[in-house]
Amino acid sequence: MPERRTRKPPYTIDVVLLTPVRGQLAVLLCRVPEGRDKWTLPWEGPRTGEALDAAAGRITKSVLGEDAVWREQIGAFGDGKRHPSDTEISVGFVGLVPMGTPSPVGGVYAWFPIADIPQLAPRQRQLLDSAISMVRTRMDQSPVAFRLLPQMFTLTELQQMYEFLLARRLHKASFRRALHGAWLVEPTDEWRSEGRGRPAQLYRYAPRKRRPAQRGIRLDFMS
Amino acid sequence: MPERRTRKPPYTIDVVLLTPVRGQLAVLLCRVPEGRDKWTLPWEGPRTGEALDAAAGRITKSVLGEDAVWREQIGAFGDGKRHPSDTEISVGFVGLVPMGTPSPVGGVYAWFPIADIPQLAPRQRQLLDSAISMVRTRMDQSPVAFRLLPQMFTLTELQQMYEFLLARRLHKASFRRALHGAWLVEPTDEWRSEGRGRPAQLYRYAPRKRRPAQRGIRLDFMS
DNA sequence: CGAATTAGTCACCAATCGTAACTAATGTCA
DNA sequence: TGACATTAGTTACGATTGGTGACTAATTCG
Repeated sequence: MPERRTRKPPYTIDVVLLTPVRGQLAVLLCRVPEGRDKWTLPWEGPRTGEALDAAAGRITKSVLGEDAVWREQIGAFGDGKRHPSDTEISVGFVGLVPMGTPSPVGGVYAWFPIADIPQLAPRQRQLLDSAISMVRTRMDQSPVAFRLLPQMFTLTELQQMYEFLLARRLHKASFRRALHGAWLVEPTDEWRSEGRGRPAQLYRYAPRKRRPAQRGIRLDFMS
Repeated sequence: MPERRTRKPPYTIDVVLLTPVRGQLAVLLCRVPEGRDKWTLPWEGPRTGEALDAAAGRITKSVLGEDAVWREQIGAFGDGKRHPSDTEISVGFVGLVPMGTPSPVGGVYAWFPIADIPQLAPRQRQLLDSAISMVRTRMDQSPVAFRLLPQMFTLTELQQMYEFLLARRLHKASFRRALHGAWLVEPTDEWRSEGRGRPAQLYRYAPRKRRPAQRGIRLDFMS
């Protein structure tokens, strides 16, 4: 996106990349070349014949060197709100990046905690808000939290990741019951001693069966 | 969409309009002028300065004379699949239309039951599938079913609408318990006698309080 | 009248949830 | 070494919610 094209693209692809940084969700922003404290989400125009999802992956790789571990389209945003490009619409994507991923050097990119975002173009601000709420709602339908952890992890680490992403405290016993009920994890025979206290067993992500479709208003189907 | 533009638009807005027809969900399609049995979703290019959602409303009105009673964006579709236009992407919308809405005369438009859809361009086929699954998943988060009924309705009618949209049978007692628990409806003092059997009380849609956020894996929050 | 039909409720049991209290295994420090 | 703090993991139990059949209620039809 710092690279400017000679012709205005028909639309842009904007990517919201999120990662945990010091106990907070953080988003990757890029310094706008013109203007001193102006920031933007990573974005680019499409290439011909390229799928939308592939374009989002390409942009992520060009910015971080690696693709995100999970990605989903948020939707198309337009509605007359301003954007760094002059295009009428942008297609937004959210991506999650494992914790500890370094932001590229050069002072052009930086991670901003979501509680402390600098001013963005209105369309991008709207896009970012949708991205965060999409991650939260996808949390229990899609194994998002696992993607941010190493292959093996303790259940306490997993719970902390859930708490982190949901921004809510969870009950230990209930969390484990729900987890085992969903058949998402499998214990290994390794244990990790983390300073003081009893060592924790390590688990790996190993989904066993489809978990039942989630219900909102809780309608009861016939048998 | 039958009207052709002189210049190719940067993208299209495609609208999936759904309504109940004879016990089935049906989608509105438009006959392609060229080609004898080719059909397409209603679509058009954007107008400058027009919000995406407004454009979807405009297209709906231009096709049916009325706007949909509920509408939501599905997302942007591209991924190299073919589309009646030559554009690289389309922004899809789903809309629900009250039952009994006549399809416009002229033989250009027709309602097709979703079990029996003629061949569509691949991108539109994908869009239609997403539209149907979006309606189903939004059912219990958003009061969709009420929009397809008259202002006053019996609980049996409401249950049938849910069963219809979800394509599943529901249990009467549980349905009513869930409904009352969600504080979505309010009884009126009118009754309707529908031939044989006890008359049914009429209800109206009157949401009282926010129903709690739906949970999928059922994590238990701390108090 | 009684049978059929549709509306609406109740009651019971099973499953799940929310929570506190418990056991277990380690490190720390007197 | 032994008491204690600390973290992991389990158990148990009352409360709530869910699934279901059977019940009562009000009407039409013959």
